[in-house]
Amino acid sequence: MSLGFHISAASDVPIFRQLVRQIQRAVAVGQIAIGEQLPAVRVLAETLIVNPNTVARAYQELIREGVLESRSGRGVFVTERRQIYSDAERERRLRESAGQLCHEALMLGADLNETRSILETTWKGLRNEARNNSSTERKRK
Amino acid sequence: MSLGFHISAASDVPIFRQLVRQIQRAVAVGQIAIGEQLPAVRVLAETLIVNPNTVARAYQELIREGVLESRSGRGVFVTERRQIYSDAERERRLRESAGQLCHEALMLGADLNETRSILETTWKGLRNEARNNSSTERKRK
Amino acid sequence: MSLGFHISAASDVPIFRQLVRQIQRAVAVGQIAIGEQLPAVRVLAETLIVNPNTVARAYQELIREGVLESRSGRGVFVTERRQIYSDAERERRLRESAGQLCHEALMLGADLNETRSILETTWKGLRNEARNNSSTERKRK
Amino acid sequence: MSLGFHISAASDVPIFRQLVRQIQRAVAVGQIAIGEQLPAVRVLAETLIVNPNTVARAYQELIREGVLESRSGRGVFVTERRQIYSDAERERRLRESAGQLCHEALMLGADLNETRSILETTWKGLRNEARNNSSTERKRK
DNA sequence: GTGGTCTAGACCACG
DNA sequence: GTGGTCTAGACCACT
Repeated sequence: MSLGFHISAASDVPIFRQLVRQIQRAVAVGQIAIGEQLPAVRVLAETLIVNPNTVARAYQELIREGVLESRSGRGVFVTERRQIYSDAERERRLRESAGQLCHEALMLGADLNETRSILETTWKGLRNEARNNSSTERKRK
Repeated sequence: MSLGFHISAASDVPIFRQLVRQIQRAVAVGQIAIGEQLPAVRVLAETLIVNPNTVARAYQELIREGVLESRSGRGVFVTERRQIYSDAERERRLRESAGQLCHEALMLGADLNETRSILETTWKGLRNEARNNSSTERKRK
Repeated sequence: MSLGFHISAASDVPIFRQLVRQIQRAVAVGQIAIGEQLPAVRVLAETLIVNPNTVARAYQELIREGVLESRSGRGVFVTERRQIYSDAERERRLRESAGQLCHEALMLGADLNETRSILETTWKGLRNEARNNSSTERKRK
Repeated sequence: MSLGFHISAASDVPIFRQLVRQIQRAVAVGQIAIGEQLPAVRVLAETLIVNPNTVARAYQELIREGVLESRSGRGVFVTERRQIYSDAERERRLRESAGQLCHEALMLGADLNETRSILETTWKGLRNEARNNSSTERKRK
């Protein structure tokens, strides 16, 4: 199974964090189902051509977050989806991210219209990316 | 006048970067007017209880960005606003920030409507902050 | 490969800035190819006999300019060339440099013809430098 | 006599150096004749609203360069024009300045045509500035 | 007094 | 091993 993960060596964001985000997203959009098993650390490390420690760290992080769980001796699995954050925390996080976008927009002299428009196109870009991945999955089966 | 800067040593975002953002914000919002002088490096370092080099680095960053200017032997001042980035670079940066917001929203199960709505309220919050500051200034006179 | 960097402690131009210019030049001229890794901060600091912080500062400056990029834990690399400045900013900077040349010419009693002629020969000197470097590369292969 | 000097407080180039350059230029274009006396330090300091030390330092610099001479008790005068630099030194300096302009142009992706064109317009800007000053002088007389 | 630069040495995150 | 950040303390140029 290709999960369509793609790590960019030419990025300043740490590899393990890129991986964390992509697994989070794959789970969120249902590309990896609840209960499904993830590739073994060494396998994924070889596929992505990264250090096994890096993959292990990403898995660790996600286990801590409750997205994955390790069943000893059998591997790492996607846990049942649960609401980790309270409504308040959820909103706090969204506001935090939105605040950063607003800050950047303010710095660059963008108005609300432009900012909203960029948000929308970026959003649609993400949805298409997700759709393409699932259709790839469908064809493979 | 206290500029109300507040740095958190516990945060994972570097002190000098926290300072950069707060100064950017203060300038954008009119809390520090164009042409106005910023606190001396050593003074600000003392009030924030950080190393003078750290403050100097934040000032440097903002000078390179064209937000501040250094007048030798006299201090650091707010410059007239100017657009230094190309359209391409500007869009690259906006997309980057928008992408992060989208990711966070996806992780938290928010849809486009909710995300856009949060963006809008956050945006208006910023605008009010600006308005309040200018009215504060007016009262002082 | 020695990159042939040379810093002069006696010069009134700061060490980190001397370094910035030489790296800019080396990249522009193709002496360091896109994607290539630069010497480690500590290594370059040792060979140039300067403080690692000074080298790091030069790298930082170039990262902000978009010439280099830092890949966490792995080193600093040359990025693909991109235009980050607006047309206005670009022209502002060119006029600034041109103004200095004109001033110097005026001081030395040179007329426009002589100045323009010197500009052209200097320019061609740079182009040859670039050409020679790429041919050196070709020979290596 | 207004010499048309203008110092910009909002510049990162030191005031005394701005003054040095403007006096150099005024002498070079004949706005101040050989043998003519310059304003007393205190007078010029008051006119420009700068520290007398700053003016004194500029005069000092120019005396060292041989542009001005101090006649004890009577003031500071423009010296007979003489060739300070050898031809070799003169060319070295021009090449140095031209090299800096070429470097900046290279960094900003400008070609020779654009660079030459900017040189020419900047040059003409300077000539006009000089002409306007002398005509002002003529009217005053 | 102002900022700018440099050194030295330390600690952290990443791979 | 890599770079990133921070502190401490020094010296310099400018006003």
